[in-house]
Amino acid sequence: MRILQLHCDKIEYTPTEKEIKSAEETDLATKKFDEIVVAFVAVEEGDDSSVAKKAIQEILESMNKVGCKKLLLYPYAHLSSKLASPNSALNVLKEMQSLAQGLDVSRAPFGWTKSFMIQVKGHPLAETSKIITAKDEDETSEAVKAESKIKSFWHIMTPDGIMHDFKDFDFSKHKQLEALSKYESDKKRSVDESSPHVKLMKKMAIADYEPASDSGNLRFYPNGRLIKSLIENYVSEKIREYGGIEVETPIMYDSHHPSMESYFNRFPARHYSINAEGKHLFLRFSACFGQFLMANDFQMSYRNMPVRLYEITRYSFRREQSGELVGLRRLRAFTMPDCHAFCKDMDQAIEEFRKRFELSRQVILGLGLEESDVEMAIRFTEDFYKQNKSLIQELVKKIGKPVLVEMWKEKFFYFILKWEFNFIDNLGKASALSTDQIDVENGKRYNIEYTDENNIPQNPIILHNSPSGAVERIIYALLEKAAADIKKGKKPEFPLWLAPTQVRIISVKPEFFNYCEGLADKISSSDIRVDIDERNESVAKRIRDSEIEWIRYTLVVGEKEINSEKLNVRDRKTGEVREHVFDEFIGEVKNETKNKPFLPLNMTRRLSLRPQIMV
RNA sequence: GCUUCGAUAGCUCAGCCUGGUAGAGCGUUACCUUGGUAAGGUAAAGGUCGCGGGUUCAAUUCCCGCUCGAAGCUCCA
Repeated sequence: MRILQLHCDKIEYTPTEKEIKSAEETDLATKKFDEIVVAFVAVEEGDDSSVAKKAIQEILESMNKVGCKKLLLYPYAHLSSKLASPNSALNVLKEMQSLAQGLDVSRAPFGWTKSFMIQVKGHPLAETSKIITAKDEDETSEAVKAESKIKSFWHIMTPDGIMHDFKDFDFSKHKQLEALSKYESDKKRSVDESSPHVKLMKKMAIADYEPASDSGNLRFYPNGRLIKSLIENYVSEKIREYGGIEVETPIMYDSHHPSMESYFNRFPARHYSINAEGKHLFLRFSACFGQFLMANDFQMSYRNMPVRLYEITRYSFRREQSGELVGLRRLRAFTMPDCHAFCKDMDQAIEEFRKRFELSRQVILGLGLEESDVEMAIRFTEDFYKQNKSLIQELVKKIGKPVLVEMWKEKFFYFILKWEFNFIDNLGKASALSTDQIDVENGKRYNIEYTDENNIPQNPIILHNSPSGAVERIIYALLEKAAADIKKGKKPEFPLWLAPTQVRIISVKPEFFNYCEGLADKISSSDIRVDIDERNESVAKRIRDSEIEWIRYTLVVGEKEINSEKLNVRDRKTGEVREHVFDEFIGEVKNETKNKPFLPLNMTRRLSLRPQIMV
């Protein structure tokens, strides 16, 4: 809504002719007013009661200031180019009129061409203009709002199964756990240091911010896409081995769909919303909805349970607070494997829960993280703990080091048990990777049913597992580990199976290029990513570049190699230069990458033909 | 989201305090060099100093707003 507001000595207007069919009925007499505030109003698309209310409020405030009690609302279309329809505009104007109680309010007829004469006072507040828009609805979910009211009790559980009071626990040998617990966290960190992985994600041409999108929606360069694909493939493979069945579900949902509204209010995340064709859609924050709605349509018997549905969600969206976003650690759009197991009862759920705990551990280690890189937190309701103490002790024992425990007096979310593995980075920041939850609510909420042994329909217990956590976050963790190595004076590296280039060939002279091409063909036929640096640079310079790109193996090809048919292999990891016969070398690379997925080089093979993406 | 800080060439940064429209290194391009395990040489191109407004004769420089980013708070995959 746009308003031009004038404090007048006098105004008079005369309706001359109807401008639109739906013009209000009115008499054609001239109306005169003295000592009055005139508000010329253009009602715009989307203006509603809240706008009417706000507008009147603002008008009242300014009228108080100038000490005037008479108001004339004057429909004036020319203030805006995106007008509301005449019907809704008239309604809004009428609403404004009725809202302006305690004033002497008049309203000029709507839909008429009018002639008018006006005399405006000369004081500074006599002429003002206002633009009023509907304020953003507060769509924060109830769960987000309620989160701050949760009562939790914090403990540390040691591998012997003993719960220690949080305050009394000696963290001196468990600095990472301390960081996770935020207990006396070191507040004097070097302030100027920014998250090291952000620099590396750019330098290694993995990902970058995209200012033209929303914050937290990143672009992934060829290296980043390749690494993401490899991680996605690896996790998917592991989940398939465990018994997960891959599905695909939509990324947006109608927030007024009956099963959505309540779930929405039980999930503690802010969401993106999209209005299209009168529907109010929101972007998923996980695969939960999609898989629940799908399971709802399945016919299931107790014999089928557990049913395990899996999706790699590209993307899941969470509209995190802008100040929380950092590089690949915290995003608004991220890729997350999400695997739900629908179980017939608590016994089965717990059995399944154990399997997924092992799966998650295996996946984290397979991705190149170590047990010492992650700290576990486990959260549960007091009731669940009383009934399942031994399960929790068993999990902590497997981890073999103290674990952070949060106990809720009563069930707060839809789950009664949840654990995560948290990665602690160079700045002492903790981020959750793998997680699993026991959900006792959504089976009912989504009316997911299976038929039990007695032919009675039952709602399953649902487990929500992400064995790796967000894929981007895995890359973040690997980069942070690399940054830690740099700090320690060690060479940073990727696990070989994730390296964008695994082998680089450098030809000493241009004449050898054809030979190099043949060699590269041979190597890549064994599923190894190999490229060729044939740029017009010195060998030393090209070796240096290979080092800077963290390339594990560099093969220098000159007369000697061509004549001897032996490979000259520079191994960046050990720093030595070795001679290998071809098969021996291939064997070494394949051995280092065994049981891991492979994808071909995601770049032009010849360096001289490549665009340069980062320094 | 809030508080504090920042944005200058593709990248990393200097200049700004004390206003008079810019510099380096790397990278890019061209030429020379035909190389043996972490930087061969010469030259050139490349900037509406994040965007918008204000102050001023004059703004990259001072002030305000916005956008994007960083740290902290809070939170999570």
